[in-house]
Formats: sequence, structure tokens, C-alpha cells
Amino acid sequence: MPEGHSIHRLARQFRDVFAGEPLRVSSPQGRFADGARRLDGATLVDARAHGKHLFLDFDVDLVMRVHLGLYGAWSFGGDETFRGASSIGAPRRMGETETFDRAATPGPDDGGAPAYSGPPEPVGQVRARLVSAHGWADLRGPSACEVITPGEAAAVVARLGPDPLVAGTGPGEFLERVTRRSVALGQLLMDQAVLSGVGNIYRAESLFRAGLDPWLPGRRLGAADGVRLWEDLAGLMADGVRVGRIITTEPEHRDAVDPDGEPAPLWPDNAHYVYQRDGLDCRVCGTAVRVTQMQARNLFWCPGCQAP
DNA sequence: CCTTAATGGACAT
DNA sequence: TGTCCCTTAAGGT
Repeated sequence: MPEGHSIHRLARQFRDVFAGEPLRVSSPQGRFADGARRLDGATLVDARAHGKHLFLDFDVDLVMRVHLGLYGAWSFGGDETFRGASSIGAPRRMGETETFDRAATPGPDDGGAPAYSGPPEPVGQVRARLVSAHGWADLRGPSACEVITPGEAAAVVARLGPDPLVAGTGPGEFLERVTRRSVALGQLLMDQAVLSGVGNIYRAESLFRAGLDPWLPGRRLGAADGVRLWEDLAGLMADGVRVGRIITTEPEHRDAVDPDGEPAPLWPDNAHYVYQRDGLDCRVCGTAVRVTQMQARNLFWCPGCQAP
């Protein structure tokens, strides 16, 4: 699934294109029918993210909570006020992609393209559909999609660890939660009760950039290293929100040319240090990057740069 | 065309 | 540790 940066982009998108308007809410697939009925006709007042959870606040004192899980995705379309609308989420082998639904959004340059006349027939299993006067959003394949009270939403946030993308959040709480555990740092970074929003790519890349051994017990992480790790993650994830992709390499570590001698593009092959680079030479020390399972997920690391 | 793995996580066993 | 969620794209036939 998209990591935390994508969910923050989604929250921004919902604020930009739906907030302040009454929405028709439905569930073409049927599995969100009850929830849709409770929200239908209500006005979206805010959209926010904490880690990988998206919260849509409606003026009827109800909140729609969505977690995309491994392969959930939102797609958008609409009229000219939806310019920049995109599809965010879903598993993408080479990383997150965002595609603009041009067919549904004719612009001034599109000549005779038909004007926006409402959302298309639902394609596939559309769990939830939100429609305003200007556009629509379809949700497919989420692991969670429910209507809850503001109090219940607050309880969800309360049991999550700090999110580096939430303004005003510092490393203190993160350090506290990491250093009282003896399990591996690589496991703790993926634990949403320790830190919110980090997934498998940010885990691997941030540990590499910090030169930290993924098997280091949390309680053995020094305060200075912990603060550096947090600050680096905060920067990487903020970049992710801005760019829409996870890019963690520094320019001096990227390949100038690809195997065919052509100038190598940044995306996708030059974007990461270790993620999905097992068997390739480390960009920094030349040691072969390795992969192993940690908590049923692939963990990529460089034995040279991240030695115990 | 079919198979498989993928940026999660809740829940059952 | 296994199952679901039931999408998507890469990679192999």
C-alpha cells in the first residue's frame, strides 16, 4: 500500500476538491451500504491523515475512516475544478503512481470533448463512491472503510504512534516507545503503535541512510541516533508528500547511465538505496545488497553499511 | 493469458 | 502462522 505520505496527499486532495460541499455517498459494491446511507447528503468539513489512516469529517458529527491496506486505492475524476485530480493508492510494483483521469475532465484544450456529466458507471468492486457537483471519488479494495463518531476517531489516533508528517510532532514520543522495547529496530519501525506512516520502503531506506543494523534491539538505540533517524524520516516523508513518490537517494549516489549506456532516469531504478535491490552492489560501499524476511515482510539491507 | 508478488493489518487459530 | 481483502502490474507461458 502507499505509505503515510500518500495518505497525507489524499487528505489534502479531499480538502481541496470536496471540503465545504454536500456529497452523495454510495456503495456500488454494497459492502459499505449502511455507512453510505448515514453520510449521504452530508457536507465534508475536513480531511486529515494520521499515519496510514484517512479521516473524512462530515458536518453530521460522523467520520469516515479509510485504511487502504495492501491494495486499496482511490480514483478521482470531474470537471475543470478537479484539475490535478488523480488516483492514489493501490499496489504499484515500481512505486506509487498517480494518473489523471483525462477522459472525465475535459479542459479548454480538449476541443470537442464532452463536458463533465457525472461519474462513470462503476468499474469493478467500488466499495464507496463520493460525488459532488464537480467530481467524484471511487474507493476500491480498502482493508477498512467505516463510519465512526469523532470520539471513536480520536481513540484510533490515540493508540497510534507519532506521525512525522503531523505538524508539531517531535522525536520524543518515538524515542520513548522504541527504547523501552527489546525487539529489532526493523520491526519497531513497522509497528504503527511506535511510529505512524512508515511502511516497508521507508523502513529499509531510513535504516540504510542512518547506517543502522535492522536487528539492533530498540532499547540499544542511542538517543542521538534515534533523533537523527526521526529527523531523516520526517524529511524523506515530507519529500514524499511533495513529490508523490518515495525517493531516498542523494544525487551523488545515483547511477549516471543505465546498463545500456543511456542516461539513467531517477525513477524508478535510481530512487532507492536498498529497497528491491537485493543482489545489486550497494551504491555507497559496493557490498551486495541482501534481502530476508522480517515479520513476514521483505527486509532489504546492506551488510557493509549496516553492520552490527 | 495466467501466475505471482506487492508500499498492511485485523483477525482467527 | 495463516487467511482475508479481492487490485494491479510485471513477468513468464
